[in-house]
Amino acid sequence: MLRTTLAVMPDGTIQIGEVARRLDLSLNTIRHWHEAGLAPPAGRSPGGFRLYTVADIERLAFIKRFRPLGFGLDEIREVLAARDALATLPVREPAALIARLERYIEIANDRCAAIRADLVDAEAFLAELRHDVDTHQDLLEPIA
Amino acid sequence: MLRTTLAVMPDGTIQIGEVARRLDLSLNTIRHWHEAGLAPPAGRSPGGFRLYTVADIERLAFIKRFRPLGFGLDEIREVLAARDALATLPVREPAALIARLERYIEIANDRCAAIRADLVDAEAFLAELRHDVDTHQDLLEPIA
DNA sequence: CTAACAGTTACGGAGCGTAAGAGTTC
DNA sequence: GGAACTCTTACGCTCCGTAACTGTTA
Repeated sequence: MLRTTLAVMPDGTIQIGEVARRLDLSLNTIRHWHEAGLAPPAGRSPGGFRLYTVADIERLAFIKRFRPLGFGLDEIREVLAARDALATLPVREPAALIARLERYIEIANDRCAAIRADLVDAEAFLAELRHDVDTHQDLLEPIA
Repeated sequence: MLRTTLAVMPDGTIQIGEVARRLDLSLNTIRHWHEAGLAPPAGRSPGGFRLYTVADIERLAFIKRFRPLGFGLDEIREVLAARDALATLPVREPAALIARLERYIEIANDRCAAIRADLVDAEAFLAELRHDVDTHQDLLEPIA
């Protein structure tokens, strides 16, 4: 039973493939978020492999959870930046930071509401469709 | 009180702009759905203006309600085709058509579930975020 | 006649997917 | 040493948004 690959490196970091498996993200997505400046890996192997720490993974998970609300990557970057700055308080304008974050939270709330509305509508719609299809179904098998 | 433009044409058809207003869609989107073969207008004016009937508008509304479930335009086209065929029964293989539609409905159901899961998760996430922000908020205004 | 409207290219852009070819690591 | 993993271009794709410039029509 020889393990050909180690999931976790001796120094505790993780390669991109393992990150992809754990978070259920594609390699491309992870690389893309790196290139876009959203989630750079903590380091690189001597040969250039991206190496991710727990904090990095958490960051990726953050993005993954935020995305379904329909935010663009640049907006998410701003949210992350604000969150980062908040984590390293004290800072110059903490109130401004908090205000920014709260604005984003409000926007996110609105998106949630909008998505929920679409969803409810779509579900009603599906019910209608199902009804129509069932009606035709009945026509195929006249009274038993 | 002179109306410069008529919302509804003498023959009962409607121009693209009015359609856009009624369905809250952009002109580009409507044109795009036309070019993509999803929702062609019933006719054109002598000068080339797209003219939409009630049936056309219904079709556009159908697409609009279906889209939030994350279907591509080509998938929607198939659904529409199946629905069209169903509406013009009798036909060669009605059972096959119904099966197709039911498959799509199942897929749509799964999408609904997935979207709902994402949404619930995102909302929980937002609550966490709000909590964090509030915590920092408190730190700014020490005991009153 | 002249505002409004509409039409048609054409290019842009976000967010990855998908090879292709070469290097790295266990 | 070799299987598995990763790297970096680079181009493709979907679904429209945005001009830009021209024609139509109420």
